[in-house]
Amino acid sequence: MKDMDIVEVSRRTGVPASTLRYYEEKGLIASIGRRGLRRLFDPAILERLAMIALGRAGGFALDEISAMLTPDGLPKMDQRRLDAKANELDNTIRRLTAIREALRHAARCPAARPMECPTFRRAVRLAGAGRFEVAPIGPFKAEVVSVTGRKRKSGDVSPE
Amino acid sequence: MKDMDIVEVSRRTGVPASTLRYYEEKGLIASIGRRGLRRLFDPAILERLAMIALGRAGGFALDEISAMLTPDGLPKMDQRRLDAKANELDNTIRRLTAIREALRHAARCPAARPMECPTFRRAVRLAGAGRFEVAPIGPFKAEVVSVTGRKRKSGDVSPE
DNA sequence: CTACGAGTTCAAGCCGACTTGAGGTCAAGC
DNA sequence: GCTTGACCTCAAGTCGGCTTGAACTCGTAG
Repeated sequence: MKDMDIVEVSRRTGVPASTLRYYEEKGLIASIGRRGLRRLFDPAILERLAMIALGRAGGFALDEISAMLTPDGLPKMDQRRLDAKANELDNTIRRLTAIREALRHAARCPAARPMECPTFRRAVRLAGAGRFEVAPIGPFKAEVVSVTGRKRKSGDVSPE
Repeated sequence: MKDMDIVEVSRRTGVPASTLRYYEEKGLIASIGRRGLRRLFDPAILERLAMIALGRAGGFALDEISAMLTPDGLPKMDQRRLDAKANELDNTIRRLTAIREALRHAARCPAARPMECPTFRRAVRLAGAGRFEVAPIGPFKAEVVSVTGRKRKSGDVSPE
């Protein structure tokens, strides 16, 4: 297939030309020449953009993505790193799942104060927001107890 | 329990005082008075902050979160809206799951060009990246854990 | 050959969620 | 009563990922 100019790439991928230029500037993609001023791309750019989109959809930063892709367009990086990324996502997914359950539950749980509901509290905890552990509360106003005042600053990783 | 000043809230939740002030400014939380200049909060603030953290962990914008919480701290919003949010998360989760699979697969699939591998392509497609549409996930990235903690280098992705 | 339109460059702007810095104020300790 | 130091306010800065605007340059139609 013939080279594609930036407009065609944009049209076929939905990625705005400004974004393509930006990606090029960042080194995520490379044009293979110009026609006049106009950038030309190898059709393989489409795959590469798909990879980038994949990474973006996965919540990865552009820098991370470029670290995952070889300049040649192949997504090879060492297996350990890919697995690490997959595990990150795994944690995220678990958290989101808990939150989803919390929302679904909140939608129909009749408890006046959701924090009184064990299901909800569990979701909060799983969500990683559980550092504000709220004690099972009695008849009165919620009494909050036992929160470790510890501030986390290191890159600790998701709950369990 | 007695009112807590901002420092105590911060200590017990890990949320920086600057963030608490910011949240107050945005109307997400409210202080109930001052001691000198120092803000005082009702202990229920802890629950409210937990809710906010939950929302943030779910990828919701602060504005959305404040729309979900009544001024009184209860998370009530209509069931439809909560369900809608849950469904949003569901989609996100599905996408992320596909991406995770793609990563895991890429880690060990020997195909020179991953796009030639049906498994990978399927993941790309499911991820929504096949149409090159980069669907944003929440404002945290995969590795962000410290929802309420110190600022990580979270590459926020704009909300939809 | 010239005008035009669509691309190009570079710098600046935007958005969300905060953080940081300068300068102000106040309760508490001596 | 005065100092101190912790919080206060307000404005500005940061970061990622782009977008936008002004000024410019070509290839192409006429």
